[in-house]
Amino acid sequence: MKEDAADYPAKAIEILEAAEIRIRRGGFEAVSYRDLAADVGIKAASVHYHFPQKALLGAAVVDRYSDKLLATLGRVDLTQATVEEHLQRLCNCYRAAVQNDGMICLGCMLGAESQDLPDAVSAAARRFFKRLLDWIELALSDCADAATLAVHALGTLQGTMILAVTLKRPELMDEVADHLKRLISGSGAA
Amino acid sequence: MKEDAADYPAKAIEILEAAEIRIRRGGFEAVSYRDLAADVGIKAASVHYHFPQKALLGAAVVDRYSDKLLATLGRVDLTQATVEEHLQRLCNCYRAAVQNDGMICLGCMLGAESQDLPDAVSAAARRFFKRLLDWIELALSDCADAATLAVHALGTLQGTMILAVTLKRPELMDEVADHLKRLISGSGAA
DNA sequence: GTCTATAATTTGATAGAC
DNA sequence: GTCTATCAAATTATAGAC
Repeated sequence: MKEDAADYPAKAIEILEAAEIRIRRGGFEAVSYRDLAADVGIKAASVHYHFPQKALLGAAVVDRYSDKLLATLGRVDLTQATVEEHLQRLCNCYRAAVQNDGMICLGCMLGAESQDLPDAVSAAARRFFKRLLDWIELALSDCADAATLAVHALGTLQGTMILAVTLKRPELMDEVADHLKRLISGSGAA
Repeated sequence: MKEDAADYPAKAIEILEAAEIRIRRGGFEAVSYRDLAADVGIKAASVHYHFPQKALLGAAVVDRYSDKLLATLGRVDLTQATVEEHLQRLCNCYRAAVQNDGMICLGCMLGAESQDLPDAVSAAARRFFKRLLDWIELALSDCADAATLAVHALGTLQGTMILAVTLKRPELMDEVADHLKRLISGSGAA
């Protein structure tokens, strides 16, 4: 019954969630053990008990985020839902992040910084994008040129998140998502 | 003859260019005065002579980058070039950055981090996006829904840069740019 | 598990000589 | 303009008591 996802004690999960939020707001370098400790009500040295090194903490945050997002998206099943409905799920995740929480995607942030990150963290970011692109490509498998279309769709959502947050115009997510869906629909889907 | 762009002494320009590269690689927090000093062959205290505060240095880097990019794009003149040709100029800039230098756009990086940046820097990032979106919207002014299309186009390029750099697949820039141009052409351009 | 205490390093920034 | 010297603060990380 157990998945391959690591199961952490409650306090470690609090730390992972605090770290996720802080990374998504300011990037990996902007997160400190002291801040995380304050977030979860312990001292910095105690955070090191749960995650001895920052690079390992970062990688754990990404893997947990991957699992959560893929679980929210669900399994791709084109006999149960259309291409458009699958894509809508993805748009909904990112729209909610921007509009409710003012946050961009964790992978987007770490991808931007990836050239300067510890190897364990940039490798986790790469894994995240690969898993997500696989999901999108499968969801678009009825479309012509599904692989490129998947990159286009994910790139558009990631880049638009940055614009929406920077310009403080969360409605951009909806406008571009609508545009994107029209593109997909007109692009060879049965 | 003078533009409103500040003109800096030669060493200050060296610093600005070193800072631009470092920010684009690792983000604003990843840049230190000591590193910049080493880049340009002076000491950290001397960098403070040119740019007393890091936030002001950051804003200056962004404004200089804005001016450079807009100058490269040139004035929009739809009597001299088509919509597609104008858009191609923009794609070329970003493709070159990713494929030759392995770097994403400065605005993309700072936009991602914008929630945690000093106000002067996040404001500069916002200015950058507004100027660039104005240029794109003007270039697309013959298209239906030019404003949304401009956000879509810029978002797609920015997000794809992140994917291309993180996945170490620079060719993604070309593939998605082609896709994007087809979208624009089919989207109501005269 | 959490704490105090501390080490070793790095950071942004200033003062003042040259 | 650049330097040396220095500062105060913050950072990741460890040792050891409880």
